[in-house]
Amino acid sequence: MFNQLKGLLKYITDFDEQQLTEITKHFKPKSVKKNALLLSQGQVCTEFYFIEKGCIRTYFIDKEGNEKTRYVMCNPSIGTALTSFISKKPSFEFIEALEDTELLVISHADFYKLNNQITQWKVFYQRVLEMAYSFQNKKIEGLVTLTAKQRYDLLLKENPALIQRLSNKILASYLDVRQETLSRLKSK
Amino acid sequence: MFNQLKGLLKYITDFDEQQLTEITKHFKPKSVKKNALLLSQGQVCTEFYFIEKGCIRTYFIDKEGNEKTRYVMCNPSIGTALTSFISKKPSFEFIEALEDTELLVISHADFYKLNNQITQWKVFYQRVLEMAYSFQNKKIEGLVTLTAKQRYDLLLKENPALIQRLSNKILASYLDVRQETLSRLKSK
DNA sequence: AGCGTTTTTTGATGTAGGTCAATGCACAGC
DNA sequence: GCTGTGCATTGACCTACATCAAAAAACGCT
Repeated sequence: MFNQLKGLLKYITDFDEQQLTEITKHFKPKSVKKNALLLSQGQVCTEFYFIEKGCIRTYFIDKEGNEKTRYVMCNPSIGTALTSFISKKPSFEFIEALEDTELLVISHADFYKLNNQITQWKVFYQRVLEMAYSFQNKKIEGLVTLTAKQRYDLLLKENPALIQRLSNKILASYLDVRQETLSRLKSK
Repeated sequence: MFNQLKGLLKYITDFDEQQLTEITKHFKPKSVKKNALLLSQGQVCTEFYFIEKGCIRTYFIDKEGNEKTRYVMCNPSIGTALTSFISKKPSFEFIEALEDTELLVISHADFYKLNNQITQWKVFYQRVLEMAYSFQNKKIEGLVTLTAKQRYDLLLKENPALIQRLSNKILASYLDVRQETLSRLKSK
């Protein structure tokens, strides 16, 4: 049951089998239907997710009412609304299932408990933060240097599966263009 | 000599006096003149900085030859070209002194050595990563939800000193507008 | 299968901010 | 103090993308 998760953990940091068993003990299964919210704006994010099957996103809604997708996680991967999870403050972001999704969940409390129980877990968390940082950095680079078309083409090159998997509406909000514009970009 | 640095470290993570002494031992002073580069694109970033006096920035140059400023650090603060520092890969970013600047420098090797020597250092590094992540996140939010004017007004509200301290050229590249546009925004 | 809702596409129009160009200004070097 | 080089300002024009609107297609529910 925890094999996928163990594989991903091992890929990120070299835990031994005993550590993996200890760690995965804290993960509980959870199922969510498509469009269900795992977190609403204003709630404190107290869960960290492994996506076994399916797909979730984090997004927020700006003053004009437009959805802005920050991050999409498809199986197998890990993540959460990191800003709120880190700060324990109410989240600006929503977390939403984009498909019927099977998750493994570790609570904030357990996550930080592991920080003390397993030395390597600190390293794991460092890696998670480093990856999150690098991702954001690349996103900023794209936003300030590329046109909408170039951002689309880049994603098409680097993650074509994502374009297939997401609706135009979600994809547009992820690329930070309007869906009308994305529709036009695609037909070029 | 290390008092400012110790103060900042203590503010971020609660080290005791003995730990602070042990940590600051690894920091070496360094002076740079205005406009000098601490890191060029293509070099691996192997230093982490505390700014005692002065001001530095990280920036990159896009395909059109435009400078894009990612982050500005004024005394007292800490930072580096984090992506390269983390990955040990050649940096996409430059680090440049915006004024004559006094630094305290810890090497990448010593930085990671402290990870093993002082348990609390891992927590410190986590905090640094968390802060860096949150900062990037806020930057993205600004880029995708605010107009140029709104971004300028926000900075004026949250960090007016920075606007005074930076040239229009640097400020423009930090806000991701052309300097002509910034000039017009300021006169409104 | 059929109907309402949501998503996608297409067209016409608007606009924030970029681009190009010219002028004025400030300060670093001699 | 003068001079050159880069910085700031202003104006005219342009373009990528947003906005608004309406039709067409796809999806989900009973």
